[in-house]
Amino acid sequence: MKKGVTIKDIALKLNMSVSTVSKALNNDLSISTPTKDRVKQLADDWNYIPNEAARHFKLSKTFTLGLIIPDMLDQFFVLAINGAEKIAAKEKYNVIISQSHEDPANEERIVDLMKRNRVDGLIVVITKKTQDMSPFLNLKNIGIPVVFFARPPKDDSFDYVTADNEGGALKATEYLINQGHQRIGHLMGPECMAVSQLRLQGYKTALQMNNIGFDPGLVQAVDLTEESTFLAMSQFMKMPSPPTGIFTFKNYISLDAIEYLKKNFPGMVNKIDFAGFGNLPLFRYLDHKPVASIEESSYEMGEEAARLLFQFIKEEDSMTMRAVQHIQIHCKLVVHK
Amino acid sequence: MKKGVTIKDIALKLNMSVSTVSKALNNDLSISTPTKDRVKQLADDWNYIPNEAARHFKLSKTFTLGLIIPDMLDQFFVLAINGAEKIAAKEKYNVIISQSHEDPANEERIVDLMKRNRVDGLIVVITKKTQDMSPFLNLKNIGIPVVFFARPPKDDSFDYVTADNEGGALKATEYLINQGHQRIGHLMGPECMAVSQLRLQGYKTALQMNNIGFDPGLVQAVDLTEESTFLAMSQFMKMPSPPTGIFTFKNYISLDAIEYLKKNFPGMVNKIDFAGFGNLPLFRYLDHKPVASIEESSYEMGEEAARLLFQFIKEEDSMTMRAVQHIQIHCKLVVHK
DNA sequence: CTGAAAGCGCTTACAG
DNA sequence: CTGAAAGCGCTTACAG
Repeated sequence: MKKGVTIKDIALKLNMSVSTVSKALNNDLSISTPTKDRVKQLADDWNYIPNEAARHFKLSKTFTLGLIIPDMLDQFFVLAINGAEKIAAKEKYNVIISQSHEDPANEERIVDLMKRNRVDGLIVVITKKTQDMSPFLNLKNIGIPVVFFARPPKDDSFDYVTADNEGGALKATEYLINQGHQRIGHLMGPECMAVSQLRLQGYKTALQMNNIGFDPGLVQAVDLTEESTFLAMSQFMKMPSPPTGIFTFKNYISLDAIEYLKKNFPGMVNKIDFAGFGNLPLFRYLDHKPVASIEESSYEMGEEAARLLFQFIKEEDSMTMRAVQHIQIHCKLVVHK
Repeated sequence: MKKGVTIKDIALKLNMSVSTVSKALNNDLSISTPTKDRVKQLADDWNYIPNEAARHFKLSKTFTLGLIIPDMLDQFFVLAINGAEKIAAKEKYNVIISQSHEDPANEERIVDLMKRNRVDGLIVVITKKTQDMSPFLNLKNIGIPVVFFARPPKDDSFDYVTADNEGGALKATEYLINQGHQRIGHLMGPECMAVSQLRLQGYKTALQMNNIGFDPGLVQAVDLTEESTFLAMSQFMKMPSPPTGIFTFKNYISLDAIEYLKKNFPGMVNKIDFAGFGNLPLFRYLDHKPVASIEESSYEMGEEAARLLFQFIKEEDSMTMRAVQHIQIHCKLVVHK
């Protein structure tokens, strides 16, 4: 039995055709109950394991979703994965996850791999550096729908699910204003990312709505590494009048910024308030954390992205044309402590 | 081209046989260079994407490793995944990851799924509750090698890679002793886990070697949830003479224990020292953390597990018998601050 | 160097 | 209700 028992073995033993066995195992209505029972009994006894590779091949469907994310050490993405998996499980779909590690070359390689493996659909968080969308372009042609997630591509012809970036940024900034801060800095994300621009815009709008002048010196772009955040913070701290409140693109940046203060301006740690995107599980262990987070509801976003993808997968079958969808998830402010 | 171009389409266009095209694409030595060039050129022009499902089916090999881990929010496992992926990539293998969420029922379902999908090998971290190893038993029979990881099963007939649990526990406990602690508690892992027993043993040995009597009241088992850690800590704090140093099964437990102190005995936070397994990336953000960690080198352990698995996969092909392997990874002590 | 043929394990119209 | 047959896209001995 090393070779694995097949449908044919069962058919032979029971003096049936393979078609009958196949149908019996798949609960086809045309098969009589006694036959079904006999087949299932033997399949059980012989420990029959269906060969999914054969099934996928035959059906040209893999019942598998591909997920491409930058990094699994970022809890935001893990929560999103869990959300997507939940929806996939409901539809009896598998999920395969791959990490791009923020490298567009990896990303391209992974997309190719997913294509070769004929996933039925793809959920993608592009890398922070992804500019060229061509790897994703021909996916539609070969019938693999893609939903982008969290980081919308610049090109609006793709479907995506994203947070209400501008609204969230506005809320976070306003919270800092309401806490009495007048000089509010912004550690913005990589300038090439669309999300960065949106969050910057929300920040500006908040200032404007509260009659605070915009000071370009109070905006520093970082690339999400610790070094670049340290550098940006050192620029702020060199100013004659450094910010007392800082809105960050992402709270991992807030954490790095706080580390910077701990090391270089320990007296300022409790003097500067941070607020940014992302309410992370690890916060509960921290003594020094952002005063507020924009809850991105990544689990729900993951669910939403998967739901949208399944909608496309199903439409794919029926070959109808459809409009591009951009879903925005509402963000709420969470105050810490 | 919606249907996807196949080898047959290419053969037709070039007036060749499918065998020739297949061999050309696979760089078979018997094919002439001009033929190879023509085939590859057209494959490129037509954007040919090999159907891996068909290949896997034909070759009865999926070039895929299955990884089953309890939870991706635990950075220990993520690092291990990354290590395993690195080795897999070298061998041109894919990795599919699934989370059991510490539920043996999920685990069984996932193993079944992996079997149906005919992964070439499996790396598994069993759940903390897994007692019944039967889901893993027939994997060998159907030719799917398994390597267990981090949490060795009780049954020694399985292959596994694990940390030097006893040695690590000894080191951590001795560090606390050398810091001057005489009353050293142990927050041990679930009693049903083999690792818990090994670490408990290391703790006992350290006490003995340093002539400190063993007090059963200083050992509390937790199930890795916050609640159970809080409960265990409250037991300790009720003692007439609570421990001043605590060796924990896992540093996530230390973090929960420190949270407990912050909430209920803020004066004790700096009075009680913790040391435990696991040096985690998130530590860098913490003000209150364990004084020392046992570095489990999870990335390297992941690599090692994958290496071992590939060894088995290759032997599988040659059908030779082999001895069970238990690999122990040396642990080093990392002092914080 | 190239090609004809068999076959991997399954599903699904179609016929009976 | 059951079965014979075709075929999903590929690879690989084998023959020439």
